Amino acid sequence: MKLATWNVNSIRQREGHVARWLERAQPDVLFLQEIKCEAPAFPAARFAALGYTAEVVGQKAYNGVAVLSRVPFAVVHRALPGLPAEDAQARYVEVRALGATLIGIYLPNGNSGGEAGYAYKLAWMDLLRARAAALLAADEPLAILGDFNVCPTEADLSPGALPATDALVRPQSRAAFRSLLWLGLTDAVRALHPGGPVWTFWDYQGACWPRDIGLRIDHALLSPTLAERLTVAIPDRRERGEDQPSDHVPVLVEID
DNA sequence: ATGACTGAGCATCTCAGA
Repeated sequence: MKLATWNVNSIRQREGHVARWLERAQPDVLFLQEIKCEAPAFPAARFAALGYTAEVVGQKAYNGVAVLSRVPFAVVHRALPGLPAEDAQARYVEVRALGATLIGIYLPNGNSGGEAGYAYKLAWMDLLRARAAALLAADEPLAILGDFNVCPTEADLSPGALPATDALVRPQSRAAFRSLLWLGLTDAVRALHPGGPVWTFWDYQGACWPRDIGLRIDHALLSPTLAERLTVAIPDRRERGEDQPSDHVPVLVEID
């Protein structure tokens, strides 16, 4: 099975990039983040023509996630279980496909809205941990893919790319990420690339791409039975060099 | 000294991203 995640920074700006990448990479399931539109504006027909069915959890202007699948799937949740019903931020989609539960997330950045904004990030991560724990307790094969907005360790950002106070690297963010790993989940990219930089994001500012100043914040976490069959886990750097790119690249995972 | 991101929206600035 081939699974992927990509923060596209507006699907309307990146429709052609995604269509081209689907044809080249041929994932079974692709999770998208920051689509930045509501469902009616999502270019579903373009992807349907390539054999992909879309489920869109949209929101005007900000956030927004979707899943594109060329295999049959059932939608299980369109919001993170445990969040209050009045929370309208579109950041979560959970489906069942290929004999597993597959979750796509756009985890809150946590740098806006002051300490309340950061507390929201941590609360969201704790609910994600609870959801993953429940699925693992039921022996459900599980993959969580998306933009986690966390650099798990100091090896996951270029030196000096972010201040120590940034929400992506604060100790509590990293502790919450580790608590996901402690459930028994495997960080797929790190498992296959234990040393050195494996960036998934390069800021538009400051010539970060030509200088290769990046972050690793887009991740795929796998439950044990999926992790033991992992063969490929790699960000596709080529996409960052295309015209009008997203600031994130797709991350592709293959499981035998 | 020079030049310094991108996208959306009740838009020509503000917010958010990371």
